[in-house]
Amino acid sequence: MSRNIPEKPALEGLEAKWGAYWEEAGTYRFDRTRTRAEIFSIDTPPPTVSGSLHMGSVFGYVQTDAHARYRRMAGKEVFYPMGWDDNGLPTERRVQNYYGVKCDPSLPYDPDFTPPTEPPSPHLPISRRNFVELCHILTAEDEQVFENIWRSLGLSVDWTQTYATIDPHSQRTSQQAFLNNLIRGEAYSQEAPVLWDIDFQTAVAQAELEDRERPAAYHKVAFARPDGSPLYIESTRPELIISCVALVAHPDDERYQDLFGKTVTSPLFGVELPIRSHHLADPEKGTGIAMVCTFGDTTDVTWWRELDLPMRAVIQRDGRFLQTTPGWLEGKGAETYPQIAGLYPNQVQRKMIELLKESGDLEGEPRPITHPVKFYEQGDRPLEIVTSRQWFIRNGGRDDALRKEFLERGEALRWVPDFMGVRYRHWVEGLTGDWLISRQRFFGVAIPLWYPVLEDGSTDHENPIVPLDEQLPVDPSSHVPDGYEESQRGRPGGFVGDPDIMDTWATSSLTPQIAGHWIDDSDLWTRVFPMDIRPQGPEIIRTWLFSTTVRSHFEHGVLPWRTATINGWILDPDRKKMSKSKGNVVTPEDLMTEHSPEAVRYWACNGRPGTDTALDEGVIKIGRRLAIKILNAARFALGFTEEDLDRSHISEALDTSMLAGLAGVVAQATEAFEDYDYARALEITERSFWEWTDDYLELVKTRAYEDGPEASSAHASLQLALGIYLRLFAPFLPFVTEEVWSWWREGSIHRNPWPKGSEIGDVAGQPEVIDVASRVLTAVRRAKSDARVSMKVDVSRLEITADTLTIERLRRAESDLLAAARAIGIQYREGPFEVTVELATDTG
RNA sequence: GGGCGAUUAGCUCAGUUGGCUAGAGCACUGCCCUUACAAGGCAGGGGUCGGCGGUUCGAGUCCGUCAUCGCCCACCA
Repeated sequence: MSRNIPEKPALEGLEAKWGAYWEEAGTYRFDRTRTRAEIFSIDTPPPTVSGSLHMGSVFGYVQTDAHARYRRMAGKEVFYPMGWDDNGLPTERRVQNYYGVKCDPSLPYDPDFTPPTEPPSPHLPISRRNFVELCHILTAEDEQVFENIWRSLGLSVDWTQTYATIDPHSQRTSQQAFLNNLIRGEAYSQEAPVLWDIDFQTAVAQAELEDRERPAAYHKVAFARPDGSPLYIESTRPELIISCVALVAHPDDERYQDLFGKTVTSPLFGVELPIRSHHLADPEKGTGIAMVCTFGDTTDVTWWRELDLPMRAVIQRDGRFLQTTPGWLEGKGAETYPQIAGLYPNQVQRKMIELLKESGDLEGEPRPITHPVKFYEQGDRPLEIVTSRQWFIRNGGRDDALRKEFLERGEALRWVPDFMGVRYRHWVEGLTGDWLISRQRFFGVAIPLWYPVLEDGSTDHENPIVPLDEQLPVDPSSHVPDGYEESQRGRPGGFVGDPDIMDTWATSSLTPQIAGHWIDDSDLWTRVFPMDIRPQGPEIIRTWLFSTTVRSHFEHGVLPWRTATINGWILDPDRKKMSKSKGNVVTPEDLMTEHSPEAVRYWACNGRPGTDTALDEGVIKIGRRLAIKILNAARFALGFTEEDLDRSHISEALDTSMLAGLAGVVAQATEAFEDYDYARALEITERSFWEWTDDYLELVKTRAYEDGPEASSAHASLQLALGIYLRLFAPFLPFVTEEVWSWWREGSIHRNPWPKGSEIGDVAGQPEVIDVASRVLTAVRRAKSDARVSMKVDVSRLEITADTLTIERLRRAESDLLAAARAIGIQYREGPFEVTVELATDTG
């Protein structure tokens, strides 16, 4: 076989060359004829396609790809799909900002609509259908950009197995799973207070909350006791006095014992309110007695529910106070209300402070504090609590038996690293309610239901009309349920479609079912499910990982995967090194262009599983150097003969010693990979490889340039070792290893078997021989370095003091050692290890 | 306020079940254009393993505690 080894091998161009080859040859195409036992399936995280890809994503995806490549070489058929998470609010936000539009569902569809060339301000209102069309256009563009990056990085994804969470198949899967949940009673709708974002005007789930420290102030407000004397409460939200339904204090709080069961009257509005006791009231906060409002916070909801209090809601879905005077106000209160009608809460607060000062019910000045306030994680204003009808899926938050089942699922899952399982447990233990899946938004999977409209014009939410399976995916706002006609929409005796969509997690919790084609390809499904691994980030354990577990538990009664591999967090480099002032935000594309994709992969694979890692360009540079080193070392190893020499030619002690060590490296790297510790596998391989180039290649060089059986032993050993090193590196550096492989082997390295110690087998000698030879060589180099002379300078006298065993080992590699050291002979002496070197230049 | 993780050389990080003078790369210093590699190679200097206590013959490794950083969670009066 003729070898085509470039004179000056380089990394540039390898990615394009081999990316095209793999696509052409179908190297990573999934072979669905294989059985479940032969398959390794990966529940790939679908990245959110909203703008640009971050180094944090690169980190996790490359690590997963290293696993995939290892398993593929180790004999598994790898099911490695790729998805795009494109439905939901992130896309809506991006479309709004990118095109300068906003969705107004009341507008008619404009088939000739084209988005403005420059985003106008204020944003241009467009119909729901036009808006959704823009979402599809923009996500398609973003997905192409992402796919190009993944391909450049060399992810060994089967690009015929792709999905998007908004595509018809995902919608159908999502709707079918929801309907199954509904039929089994795992999904239900309820009119209840929910956390509400007044800008997006949608409900949000517990998993999407975050606390932000916000300035506020305690306002000491007087309520009137029956005898007219003041009872002070301290509140950060005096604007909610109007929606107060009770005051509450701790049952053991001595200050308020005589008031429990009595009533007080609210300032300004004169509403009579009961004083109740509840253990959640904190005697330490404020005056120890609190307003219960409908609703100021989630504790209010608890008090309202557990103390069976009335509802006096004033904040509407748009965040404004009611336009009309609420029915529970009369007299003075009703006269006061118009001053705050239609205002936002912060405006009402200012007005209330003014009014309370006038009436003398505000004691002293407001006392500034900062406190945590709940926000929707993508929102800009604090969440309010609004009562509305929403859909929920049970998750154990209101059912201890079910909660226990999910905790047990978490116990049964293998976590890499194991401490990540604690996050799951804490989340499930801390759930306070079921999973709210409905969203009052536009770009997402519709809730696939209609409701009967009764003769009195009201909607019957208790008896939803369910679509036929073959209707899915269904859009209730445009499709008509079986047995009805479009003309009956919204009419008494007719129907209405559920206007809401599902939260994006309600669909992405079904990624195994979507990628594995649960609803339309049971043959594929049984070959890939339950999946082997779920790789993902730590921050979405509470959302994606947990919700996937919930859906699989209900639908299939099993864990969706055996193992969850949780990657670490990328620390922001801006904080330390890269100067923001230069405005050079480093993207994956930049780093790949500058240092090569292999170098970026090397950096990612250097991060330990689950360990936070800084973005360090220094590490990337090392990766580049390693890749170039592989090219050059391979050129050397393969440069002596065109002949493929098998291991029967290997006879020299240095060679068999090197191979014995390599067999150990193979064993350790394999063990690390089986343990999902790709980083350790890389470290072990890399360290061994550098020793191989620094020491073995130098020791064997002179002999390799000669002729005869000793030279053949060197050539055969170099080929054998190189073939093994390349395959050990292949999961990390797929391009350069493929390139070198192609110089003298057939087929893709990535479809060749993972190396085994048996390839070296009985050729393995004593690993210590090369170790001691290397020690002596280092001592000789040090002597030359100290003498500030070239390594080519001859050694006139080389005396080695060592124990008997070491001397015996050195003798076996003596000729190689002499050649590498440029010495003519060695004098051995017994004793503690010492090397004495006299250089030819010493005597002049 | 609670939980999890981290803290090892100037920087980025390894250190398996506690065990011989604590490792790597970058940076730094010196030498070498040696026919695989000068966007390289060889060699060298550099660390009270965050602090304080404890267990042990022996602690970077185990226990307690404190500090700092990161992430997650927490009932906004």
